[in-house]
Amino acid sequence: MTEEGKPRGRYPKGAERREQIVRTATDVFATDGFEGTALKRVAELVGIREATLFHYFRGKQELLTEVLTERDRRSLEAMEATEPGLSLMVRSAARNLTEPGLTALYVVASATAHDPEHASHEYFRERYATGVLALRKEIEQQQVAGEVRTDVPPDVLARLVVAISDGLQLQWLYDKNVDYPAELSQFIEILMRPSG
Amino acid sequence: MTEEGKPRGRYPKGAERREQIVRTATDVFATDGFEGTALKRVAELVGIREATLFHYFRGKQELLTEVLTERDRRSLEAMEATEPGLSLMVRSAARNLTEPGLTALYVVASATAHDPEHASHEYFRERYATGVLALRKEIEQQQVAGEVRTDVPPDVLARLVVAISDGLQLQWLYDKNVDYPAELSQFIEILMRPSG
DNA sequence: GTCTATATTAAGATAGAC
DNA sequence: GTCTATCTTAATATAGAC
Repeated sequence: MTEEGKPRGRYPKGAERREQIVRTATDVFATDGFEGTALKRVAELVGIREATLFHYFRGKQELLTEVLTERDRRSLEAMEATEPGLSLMVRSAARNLTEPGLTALYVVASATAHDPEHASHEYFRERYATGVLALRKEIEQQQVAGEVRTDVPPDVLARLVVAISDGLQLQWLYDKNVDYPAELSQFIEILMRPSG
Repeated sequence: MTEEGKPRGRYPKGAERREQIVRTATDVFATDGFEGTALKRVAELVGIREATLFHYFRGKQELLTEVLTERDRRSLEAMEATEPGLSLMVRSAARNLTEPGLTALYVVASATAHDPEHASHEYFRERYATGVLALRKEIEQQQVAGEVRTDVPPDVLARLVVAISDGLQLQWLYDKNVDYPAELSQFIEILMRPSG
């Protein structure tokens, strides 16, 4: 029907704008929360109009997903890529305590995005699926090596580790005295050890 | 300006209205979610004006808190009051699977209410504090009786149980194949047992 | 240098909070 | 009813492909 030109992809300028918006949004979301953030303010801080921001992101939730994805990417980058997943979780926990705003953002988003209609639903579903799978494989190896108890299936242990991390994060939001990285570590180091 | 009558407490009719509103709101929240619920619809189903509803509850969040509180109360009633807290958590988990709407409502509320300004904040802060304390005492006794491992402090074990419950609930929302009561039970029955 | 996708904006519709 | 925030539309300016 209509003449469709070939897409050329993003111009360098546009790619940089995107990053700029995500970086700024990360700070504002972390400070003011999701609800508390007006995209107009984000646009102003970037130095563009609101409509320009909407050219890059279809909506607030899509921008949020981008913010969370970028955070994941940079977290993995900052830590050794070869580091085992279990110790990485403890280190991520420690890092989370230094970013209370972003941690709260993550907790709220992971809960609200349970609705399949939510823009971030796929992001979290996929994140849990791959995260648990990776941990399961690592735990399986450690079970074979005799470093982890074998009376609980590896996939159950993997889900428990993830559950404890999420659950303790939530408790920490209500009581900052909860030592969330230390208690997660205790589960991994003591409770997962073989009995003998 | 306005004539102020002396407070006479609630009339029986008012008390019933309140219960009626909470019961109806529970169903609508469970079906349509918090955001998706229009208080106007709740009022219509009860057969009152929206303004009348606002006479009983200052806002949507206050009504939500009431819904969650009532659910807690009835859960405790339905189960044996003398039942130990740990097995009660497993039974509550099983019950949650039969009420996915309310469970999702709880998960989202517990996350969003981390903000001290949120109307339900006090409810959840208190709920976690007393819940963990009660579990800690029970676990302490079981440690003395040699039924629970003693190489992890009782308060840490208590927080872990609560964290696992919350965390698995969240994973279950994303993947209904997760057997959340069974895995919670495995933690309590196997991982908390003494090594010998 | 022309062509057209991409970047940007002004103006406004819509919906919700107060 | 007023205000504010999200999102749309339509139109212009700019940048890269050929």
